[in-house]
Amino acid sequence: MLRVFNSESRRKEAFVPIEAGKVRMYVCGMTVYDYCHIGHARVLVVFDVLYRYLRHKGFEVTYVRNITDIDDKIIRRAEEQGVAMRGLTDRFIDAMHEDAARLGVLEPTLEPRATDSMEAIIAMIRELEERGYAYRAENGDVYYDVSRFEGYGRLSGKNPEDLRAGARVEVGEAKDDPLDFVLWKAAKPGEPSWDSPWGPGRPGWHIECSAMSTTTLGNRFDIHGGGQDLQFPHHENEIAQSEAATCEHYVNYWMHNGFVRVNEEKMSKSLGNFFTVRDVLEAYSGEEIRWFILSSHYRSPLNYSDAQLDAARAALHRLYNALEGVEPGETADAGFAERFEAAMDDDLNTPEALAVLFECASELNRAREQGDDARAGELARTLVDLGGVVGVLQSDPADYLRGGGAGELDADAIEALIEQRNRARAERDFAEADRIRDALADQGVQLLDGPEGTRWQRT
RNA sequence: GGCUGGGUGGCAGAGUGGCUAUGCACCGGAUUGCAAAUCCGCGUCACGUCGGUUCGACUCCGGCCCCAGCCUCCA
Repeated sequence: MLRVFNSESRRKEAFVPIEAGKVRMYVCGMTVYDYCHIGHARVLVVFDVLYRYLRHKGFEVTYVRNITDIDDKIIRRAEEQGVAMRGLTDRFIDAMHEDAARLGVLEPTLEPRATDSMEAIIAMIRELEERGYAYRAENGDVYYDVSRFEGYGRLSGKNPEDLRAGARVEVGEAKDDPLDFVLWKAAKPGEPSWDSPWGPGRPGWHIECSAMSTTTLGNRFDIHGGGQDLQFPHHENEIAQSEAATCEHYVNYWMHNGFVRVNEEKMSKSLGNFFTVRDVLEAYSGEEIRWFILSSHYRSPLNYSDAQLDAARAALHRLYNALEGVEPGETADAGFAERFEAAMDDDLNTPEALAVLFECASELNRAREQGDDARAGELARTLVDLGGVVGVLQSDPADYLRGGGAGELDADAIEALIEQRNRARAERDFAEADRIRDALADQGVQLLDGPEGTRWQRT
């Protein structure tokens, strides 16, 4: 039985889908005006793992991950670069898809774009207006009337009165209440806009998620996810909008992943301390980044550092080394699989699940030492299958260990040097043999002498 | 100021009212020409701090200290 931590109740709850055997989940994706950084990678990977695990457990999952492609920052960025907004967002959507693919993230079932959902957005605002939850301000904007919604703050544990007390009021805002938020923004000259009953304009930040989730998954669905920073106000506002518009309970389980930190500080655009996925991919593989992300629990902070990425690299090296040269058998080991699932069932405890993989690899190595091929094959099967549940260890071990290294020595050159070295070894010219080995090591090639000859891998 | 979450061995990082987390690093041994990889062994106060509950607490309760986050755009 899967248990998940529901941010709304702040406790782990047994996961029971609305419709038996089926799961409907929505995750807030990117606002596409720049490249994804490692914080975005964490959302992509964490919910990809949830998606994979739910499917592994036999659920039929409808996974919706939206794209926000209309927003003030996008408009500003397009202006700065002197390009059309759609061109800018298309470009960063492509880049996001490339990054996701390299991180081994499966494509969601649906990936709606806000600008393609304008009808639904306008329809929902009209519904709110009809029900008396929206009002038009003097400046032409349409706002949501928070005071009308009972239970505002229940997701984030905030009290509306406290929020009002500490609220900052921006110049030029025409709200009745500082907690009110914009549903529809009247267009200023030159801005991208859509026609609406309130004149040309664009949707506010939160309404697109309410509209897209409802139109794709229905008024009520199982899981809604996103980064912790979306809990308030974004998700709180989504609840207010959706429940006011549909009169139904919106989401059963809210899941939020923790932040990526750099030197004990949140990685974020505004602090400028972020590393983009593509920059990190210059030095580390997508699988290494994925392992790094999974090596801590999804709700805990994740400290970004080269040492952590190096540790991920070492971990994958160890596991692929265990798998290399072993033909996975037909059946898996039930004991490891059970422990792995118990860990995952416990609110996706990936560090614990990865520990099971390590133990499986140790036992696999022991079986190999003892020449027990059947047992080794069974354990290799286990490792590959369980790895697949979290999206790792799916490469051919030999390719993984010897691949990459573009522009460096190719395999033929390496093997020629190994032959040269082995001739020297046969003549007991160890000085020459070690010279060749050291030269290869300088090129990132490590030699492994065994009874059956010399193997090599890249480090 | 209000509200969250957290402080575990050299590092990373799970977890439990009494029993080995796991990985890396270190040290010793096996293996090796020497290495590497692998195996075996190795942390007897590792659990922020001060009290309390208990036969027994790192694990429960309370105070304190410290860290991060939200309350403003942010995954």
